[in-house]
Amino acid sequence: MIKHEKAIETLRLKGHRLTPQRLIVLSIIASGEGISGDGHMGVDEVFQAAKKAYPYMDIATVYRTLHLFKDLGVVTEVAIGDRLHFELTDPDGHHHHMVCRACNGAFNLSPHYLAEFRETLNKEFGFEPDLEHFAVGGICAKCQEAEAKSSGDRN
Amino acid sequence: MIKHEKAIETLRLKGHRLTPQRLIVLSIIASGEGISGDGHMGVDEVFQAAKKAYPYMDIATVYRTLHLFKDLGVVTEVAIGDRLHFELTDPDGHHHHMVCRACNGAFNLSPHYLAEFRETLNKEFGFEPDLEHFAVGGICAKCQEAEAKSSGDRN
DNA sequence: TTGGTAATCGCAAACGTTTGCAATAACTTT
DNA sequence: AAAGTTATTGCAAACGTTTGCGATTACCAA
Repeated sequence: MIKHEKAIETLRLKGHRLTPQRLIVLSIIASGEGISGDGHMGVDEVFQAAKKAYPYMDIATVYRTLHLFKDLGVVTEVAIGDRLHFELTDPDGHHHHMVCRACNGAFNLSPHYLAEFRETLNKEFGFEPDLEHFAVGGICAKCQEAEAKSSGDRN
Repeated sequence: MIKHEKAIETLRLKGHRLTPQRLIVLSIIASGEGISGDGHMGVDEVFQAAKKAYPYMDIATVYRTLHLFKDLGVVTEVAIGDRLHFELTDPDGHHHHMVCRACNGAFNLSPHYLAEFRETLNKEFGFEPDLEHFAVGGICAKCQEAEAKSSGDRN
């Protein structure tokens, strides 16, 4: 798996140390598809996997490592609901956003979501896309629910 | 100050109770300009002001109230850095976003920022706007710093 | 190969925010 | 005006995340 050698090179070039913890986290992010199977992983998912490889791994180290990777552009942070998820940065630099018209929440959207766009958006987020230019307007699961409730329930 | 009677009406119409706590929070958001003087307030700012009006006020109540107001569209949540801020929702529904080209961070941007655009963006966020269509590309303070560091320092 | 030095770690405590729960109080009904 | 119902509150504990700190370890130079 030479997939993330570029990332390791980036670490070295910027003068950061190649610790086992960092390599573990990197390989987990690079290889792991996570529970969702969509290429991104939640912090705790990464943490649990990392502990298997190295039992002393600390959650703080996972956070620090992921943030370092993010600052270096090695991974991309994706907000899923209000939890942080991470994935290897798309080399082409593509990214888009979903913006909920009801709550103004903005979510990063990585490229492979665009492929299976509508279906995955629906399944994963309950997000029904409007499909515009760059920022994708729409309405998120929570707001759909709230809207249905406020028109159906009392008044 | 009849400024937020519309908001109170919204509460009643949706069947929510008009508690003193909610009225206090609402009036603080409506009247208060906060430390920044830009119309939005941090949660703790609201909390401190609310405790002055009603000493038993709890921080959890402030959060619940602000989220209720947000769900009702009465206030708008604005991410400043990674802290939550709130302001009365713009009646015209205008909102924009800043997206950092380095870290992909997305921030809601309320309308009055557009007025004093460049200057306020710079002062408040250190955000240097590129000015595009809807989503405003640019680079945020943290990333500017990181960029300067990585081209100047080691490597 | 060894030793020095600063980055990084694990731990624990703190942060900001959310949630469960029993007590309270706003609203409705009478 | 009083009682009943149920949303809302204050409190406390939990959550996910960040930070301070002393101990460790990756890296560089000798």
